[in-house]
Parts: sequence; C-alpha cells; structure tokens
Amino acid sequence: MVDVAEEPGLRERKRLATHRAIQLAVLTLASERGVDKVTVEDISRIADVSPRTFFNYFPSKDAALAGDDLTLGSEAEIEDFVHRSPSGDILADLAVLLSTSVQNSQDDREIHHLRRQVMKENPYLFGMRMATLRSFEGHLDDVISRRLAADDPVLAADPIALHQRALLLTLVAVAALRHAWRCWAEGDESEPLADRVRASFAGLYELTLRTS
Amino acid sequence: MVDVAEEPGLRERKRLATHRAIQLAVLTLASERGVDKVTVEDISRIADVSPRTFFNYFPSKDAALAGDDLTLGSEAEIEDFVHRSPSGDILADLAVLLSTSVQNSQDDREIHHLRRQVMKENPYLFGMRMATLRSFEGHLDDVISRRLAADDPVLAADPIALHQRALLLTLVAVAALRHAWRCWAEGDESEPLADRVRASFAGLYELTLRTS
DNA sequence: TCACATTCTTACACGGCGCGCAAATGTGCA
DNA sequence: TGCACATTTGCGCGCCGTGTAAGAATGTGA
Repeated sequence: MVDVAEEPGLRERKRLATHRAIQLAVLTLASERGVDKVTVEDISRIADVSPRTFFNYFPSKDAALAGDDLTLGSEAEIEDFVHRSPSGDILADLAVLLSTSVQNSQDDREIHHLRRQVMKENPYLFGMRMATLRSFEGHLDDVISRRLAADDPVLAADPIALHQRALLLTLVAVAALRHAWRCWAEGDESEPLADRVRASFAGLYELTLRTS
Repeated sequence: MVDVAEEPGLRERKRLATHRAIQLAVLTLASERGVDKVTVEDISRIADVSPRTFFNYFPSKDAALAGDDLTLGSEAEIEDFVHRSPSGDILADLAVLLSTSVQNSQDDREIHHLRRQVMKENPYLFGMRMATLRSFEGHLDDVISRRLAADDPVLAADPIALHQRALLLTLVAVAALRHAWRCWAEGDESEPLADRVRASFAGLYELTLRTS
C-alpha cells in the first residue's frame, strides 16, 4: 500500500484484474442494453465472479458504474501546492494540481473511454460521479484550508472565516472540474481531460469580469 | 394546476397533508435514530399511509429525505433575469434570482428547520440534495443560455461556446448555492438562507483576485 | 340526492439490492 | 509440506421500488 516498485505479487495482481473485469463488465453491459437493465448478477456472470464478490469490490452497483474515487495527486504535489504562497493565485495553482490529479487517476484507457461513452449516452451518470466525489471534496477542502492558512496568518486566526473561504474555493474548483468533465465527454475524442480542466479553470476568470 | 386562488379543494388539501406528513415522518425518525435505521415501513406507519402510497409521493426514500426540488422563481422573475442585459454583471443578477428562488421554495417552516438539523448531524445528506438538484441545474442552464444569447449576439452565433460558457456559469452558481447551504446549516439559526446565498455569491468575487 | 367518472389508496407479489456469516478455496511464507 | 492469512463463495435475510388490480374517496352532472 506504500511502496511503488515492489513487485505486486500474484494476490495483488488478481485483485486488480478482478477490479478491472468488473468495471469492464458493468460498462459493457450498460452501453449495450442501458444502465437500468443491468443487474449485479449479470455483471458478476460476465466478470466471472460470484455476486457476493462483486460487493467485496464495490459498495454498490452505482459505485462500479461511477468508477474509482479521484485521488488528489502525490504527497509531494500536495505539499508543493500548500506552500507555494508567493504565487498568490490560488485558482491557477489549483488548476495545476487538479489537472495532474485527473491525469494520474485515469485508470485503464479502455475503461476510461468506455465510461466516457456510457456517460455520453446517459447523462445522469454525472450525478453518480458527483456522489463519489464527496470524499474527494473533503480532502480537497483540507488541502485548501492548509494553503489558505499558510498564505494568510490573519485568516488562519479566524477558523470559521477560513473554513468558509476554503469551502467556497473547494466547491468552485469542483464546479470547474465538473465543467471540464462534461465538456470532455461531449466534445472531441482526442482532447485530453487534463487540458479541459485547465481550460475550464481559465474560464473562471472571465466570469467575474463584465461580459465582453 | 394553473390558477392560484382557485380554492384547493379537499383532494388537493389531502395530498399536501400527506406530502407533509411523510416528510415530517422521515425527518423525525432520521433525527431520532439516524438516517440508516429508518425504513419505508416505519415512515409509512408514522405518516399513516401504506408503504405503497409512500412511493406514490416520493420516488425513493432518499428523495423524501432530500426534500422537494428547488424551483427557479416565477416566470416573470426569470424573464426579468434573461433580459436585464444592460447590467452586464451576470453573477450579481444570478445572486438575486437564486436568493429569491430559495426564499420561495422553502416549504414548511417546521420541515425546513428539521431538515436543517438532520443535515447538520448527517453531512452526507448534502450529497442527496445534490442529486435532486440535477433537474434544477438543467433548468438553470437553459435560462442562463438565453441570457447569454440576449447579451451577446456574437456568442449566440457560436452554439458550443455559448453552451460551454452557460454550463460553467451554471455550475459555479450551483457551487455558490451549495456553499450557502452548508454555511447556513452549520451557522447561526437566525440568518435567513437567502442572505447566505447573497453572501456566498459575494465571496465569488474575491476568489479570482489575488488573496488579500 | 344519486349515479357515474376520476383520482387516490391499498394489498399483494415479485425481482433486485446489499450485507452478515461461515465454509471453502487460494496465496504467501518458512 | 504445512501453517497463517486473505479472498471467494453460497446462503439467508431484510429492505427497496414497481406493476397490477381491487377498493375507497372525491368531484360532477342530472
């Protein structure tokens, strides 16, 4: 769980394979016959596991559809973000942090594109995805709070003002992320998601200006 | 369904009473014993309806917990927003539109405060609430698109740019709404939700400036 | 006041979800 | 090989959400 190049071992490799097989199964079935007509039993049959095992890997059918939680970059990247005070432009730094985050956590390429396709045909999945983002939001909120506290000692002395400001930044950042996601899902196949994230953050700056 | 002062009639009054009784039941039980330990059967017993009737009023247990959909103000208020071009400051106009929207759609006072309390103890309900907001987002997206098209003929000629910009505005506005909600739920009992909405929108302006 | 149409409630049945539990099976390690 | 541990699986259970059809309540006309 800590090391990087430690030879996964058979056990871990099998776990990853099953994890992938389940996601592949649920996405394939969902794109074939529609999300609502897929049962856990079907998924398990395709993925070649027991229905009970399905729930050892995913807490719900929806979770398997929505995919894995987003992770917030490496420790180093987070620390870099927290202590990059002189820059001053938090949004710009957030754009960097989050674009690399989505870059890293796009698991399998095939799954990535399959999910994109299913989301395109079935927009309510964006809502699903939001549910999985709740823990991500919490994590992001913590990191942003630390950054704000490091930036401004005065603000750090006022916990509720700090908290409210961090929360607003978090929610706006997630809004930009959602925007990037949907534009990416609707748009051109070739454009990387990370590029869309940067573009959406750039769009934020134009909102508070008078409309040109 | 159209008129306003048309004497509701017994049928309609009973429907509203049942609607309210169910919400009251689910919120009371949830605050007493925790959200997870409430079954539809329990709710129905307290609300004095059959379990089947419960699902005639709400599509799911979660929906009853999350409460009714938000509505986006009256037709007149919407048209006013769409055609208030000279102002130029869309975010400010959105703040007005949405603060009056939340004002109008706070149903019962008792339910309002009960839900606030349950949300306070059970933060994951904010996620629930988001799910119910999906149709609201769609509606808001339409209205904002119309406003942008009215503001800027050049932008109106480029459908995808228009769409992307409207979507970003929508998601940011919803982010502000979410922020207002959570601050309102966590904070002082007395402050009206509408005031919190305005405050959160005001906070948006400070984000793209350098942190003071 | 009564009969009728309409709407709403209810009971029943059914498939699916999600989880606790314990037995069986597989893997890592000495 | 043999042991310790992790994982998979089958089974059972309670709950969710919906179709259906019968019955009760309500609105409406004469």
